[in-house]
Amino acid sequence: MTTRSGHSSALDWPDVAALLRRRNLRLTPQRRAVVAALSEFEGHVTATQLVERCTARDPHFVPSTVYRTLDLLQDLGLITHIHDADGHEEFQPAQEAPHAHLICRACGATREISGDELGDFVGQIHRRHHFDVDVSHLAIFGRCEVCGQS
Amino acid sequence: MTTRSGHSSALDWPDVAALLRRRNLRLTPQRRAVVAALSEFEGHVTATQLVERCTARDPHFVPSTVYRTLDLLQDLGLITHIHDADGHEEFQPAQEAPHAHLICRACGATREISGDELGDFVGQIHRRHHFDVDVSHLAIFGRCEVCGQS
DNA sequence: ATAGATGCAAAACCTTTGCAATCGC
DNA sequence: GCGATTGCAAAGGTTTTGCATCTAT
Repeated sequence: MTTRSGHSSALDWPDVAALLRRRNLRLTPQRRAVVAALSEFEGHVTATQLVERCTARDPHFVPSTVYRTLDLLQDLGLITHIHDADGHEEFQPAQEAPHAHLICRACGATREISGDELGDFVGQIHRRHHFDVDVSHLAIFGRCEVCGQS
Repeated sequence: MTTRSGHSSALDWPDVAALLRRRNLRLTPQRRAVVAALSEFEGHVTATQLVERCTARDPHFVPSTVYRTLDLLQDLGLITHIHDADGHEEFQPAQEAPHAHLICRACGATREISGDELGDFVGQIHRRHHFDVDVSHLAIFGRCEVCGQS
């Protein structure tokens, strides 16, 4: 559940290479670029954001490569995705501690809350509905403190 | 919070006409058709589903009319939408009792849970994060009873 | 009559796909 | 060298938009 190396928030670099090799897949400059961009945003990134950043750095970079790489990284279990307020995919490193998101409908601000905080909630849903909540994919919409009054 | 007329699940027909009139907007056959389709599906409908049904009945019906009508109905506060597992919008009558959705990642089954059940959860989030949870838009992903074991 | 709605067609947007050329292993 | 991967270009699907025409009121 925890990463072996020191830093935890970004993608674990060595693991990517290892997992690729194990599957006879290749570590190309483009894949490096996507992983790099992914860890720069450190948190929740849109495919579009990744495309922008990658093409900004290398004009030859094409969107399809980003999408294919994201699919691959998901297959490898290195990233996951949730859907933001507009229904667009947001990607994030999979090895982050489980957490959910509070998303303000008014200003769009997002805030993380730890999975632990949701323990009671998860337990209750399981007890009453026999349903295992996937906390990492929980997007909770509403109004934040700032926008609450207006 | 409750509807005045008897049946509760479908869109409240008279209200639509009243709200439209109040804004000097018009009750066209197309809008009737969208509302009708909306209440037939009774629950969560995709824009695409509505487009299909409406065009099936009237070949002249165009998608843009459905989208424009859905926007309008949301403005009027008659419907709301959430995002399904694929990030696509699903519309539903707004006057339904507040409820959230349990969505199984494995089989796609959705199940409603009443807003009341989430009272503690909502309260806790509010207390700790000063965030007002919009229960009706809460999509809870995970694994249902059936798929949980596999 | 007149403001509001529709139909149509085009565009915008994001994502996927087929295929030849390329490049990591 | 072989097979995976890329770039390109085209297609896909959904949603939006402008505008002339039409219609509910």
